[in-house]
Amino acid sequence: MRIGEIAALVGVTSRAVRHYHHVGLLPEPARQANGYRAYTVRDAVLLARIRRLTEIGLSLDEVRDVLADDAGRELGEVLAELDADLARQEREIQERRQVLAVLLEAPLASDGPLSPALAALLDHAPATTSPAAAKDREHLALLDAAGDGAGAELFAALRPLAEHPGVLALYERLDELEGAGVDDPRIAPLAAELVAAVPDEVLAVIPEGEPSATGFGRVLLDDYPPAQRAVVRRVMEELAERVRRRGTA
Amino acid sequence: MRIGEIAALVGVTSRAVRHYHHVGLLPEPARQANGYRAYTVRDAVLLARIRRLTEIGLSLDEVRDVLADDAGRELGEVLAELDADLARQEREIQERRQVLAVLLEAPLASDGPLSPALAALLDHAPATTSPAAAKDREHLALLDAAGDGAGAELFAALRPLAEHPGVLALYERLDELEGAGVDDPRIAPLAAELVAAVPDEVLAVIPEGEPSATGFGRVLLDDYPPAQRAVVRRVMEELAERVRRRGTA
DNA sequence: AGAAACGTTGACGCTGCGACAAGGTCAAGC
DNA sequence: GCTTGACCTTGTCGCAGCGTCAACGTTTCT
Repeated sequence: MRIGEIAALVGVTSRAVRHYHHVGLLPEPARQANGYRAYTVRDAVLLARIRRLTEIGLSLDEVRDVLADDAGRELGEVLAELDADLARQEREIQERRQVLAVLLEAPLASDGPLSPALAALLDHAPATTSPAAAKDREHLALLDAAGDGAGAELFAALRPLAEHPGVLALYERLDELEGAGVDDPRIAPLAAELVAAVPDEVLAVIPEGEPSATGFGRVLLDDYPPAQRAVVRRVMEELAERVRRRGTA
Repeated sequence: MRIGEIAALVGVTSRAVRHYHHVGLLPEPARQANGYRAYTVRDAVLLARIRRLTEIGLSLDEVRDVLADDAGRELGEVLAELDADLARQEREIQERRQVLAVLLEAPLASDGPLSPALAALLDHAPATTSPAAAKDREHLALLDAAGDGAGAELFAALRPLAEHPGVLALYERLDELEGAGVDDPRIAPLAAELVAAVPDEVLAVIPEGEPSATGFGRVLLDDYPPAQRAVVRRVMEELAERVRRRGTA
């Protein structure tokens, strides 16, 4: 038999057969005078075993192991392990499909999929074109994806703020500070009102520590022009102070 | 932010971030004087979107597509497609686990896993150390894995032959011909008796056509020494003749 | 005799990074 | 000032299991 024949007989490609030779799964057969590989039935039987094993889902390394010690013992071991692996994969797929089902259900925000907690929050926030509000949403989305699952409670706690009737006005006042200087007189009162608007529940989920020390706090500040940054910094500092008082109370 | 910071913030590795630059998913940010990449919050937001999308299971190409037209339309499309793909994978895994369950149930023959049909046949065949019988089993295993599912009916049809009380004696007579010449007088009668022992059901599942013309027939013959080969060839020819008569009857 | 259909070796491609190598940069401690 | 350690830089190989050229020789059909 030549390579194409044995491949067709067993039901694999010639390329696969050569690959098996290359990785040492199937011994190279003798050659004919013209250099073609000359296969015997024994090769075909071996190749067929390889095919059955790979079809079941064994890796080539595992196939090699199983063929090596031809006691049937190892095979059962490998198969059990494989089944456990498949079971794990099946669970993973099911979990991912669960996530997908939730995402397909939701109205799909334009800036990508969000966690259900954040989606619920944004769903209750008023529609607006305020740049500051947009920036805020980006920051929340960033926190959402930041990995640590700490966002969910925060988003729930922010719900009253989103529904606060005066929140839009506050955003607009922040917008007005875009080109202002750091000594603008509107900074202090706006910061104070923002702090006052933050629900008490939020304080409970803010971890203690200097906010600007964590990468996240510094990074958020860098995203604002000077006057707005001054406002946000004041708010962060004030909230941190209240968190500290919470800790000592 | 430097690369390690943005990576930690979003929850990926620095290597992954560089990879996203390399494949054009994330634009290269400006550099600091020392050559370090200087990331902004906007980069972090984008990176976070990428992370969410890849976590869901999108390939980097799909992520690129979704980010490209930032209408939410494409996203839903891709997600639906992804879900369909996952559903397909889930079915495949379940099917493979079914197969595995059957295999783990069975006693696991030493020469690898067999189809249930062949396993049943061998289970009913008598135990023997005859080389000819062993060869026969190898050939059946080869046919089993040959891809075309035509083996199952044949194995079922061979069941009476396996249980035939005289089958062992026939195998032993074939063994005795191992070193004999092609003109040995025992060839003709053995071939005749073998043909007579083949159940009629087998004829029904043999495809019409010259057996030595198909790769399989030629290959089987090559596996025998001369005298045995003569026997097997006679049997094959005789069976083919009976198949032809079946076709015209 | 030419074309089609085989065979040969060799090398790159695919996915999503991980893991080196061989450096340069920066902050802290001695 | 010097070392140490933790960062950063670019570039390359590796992974699984072959598919897919490339560039060429062989066999076979017409």
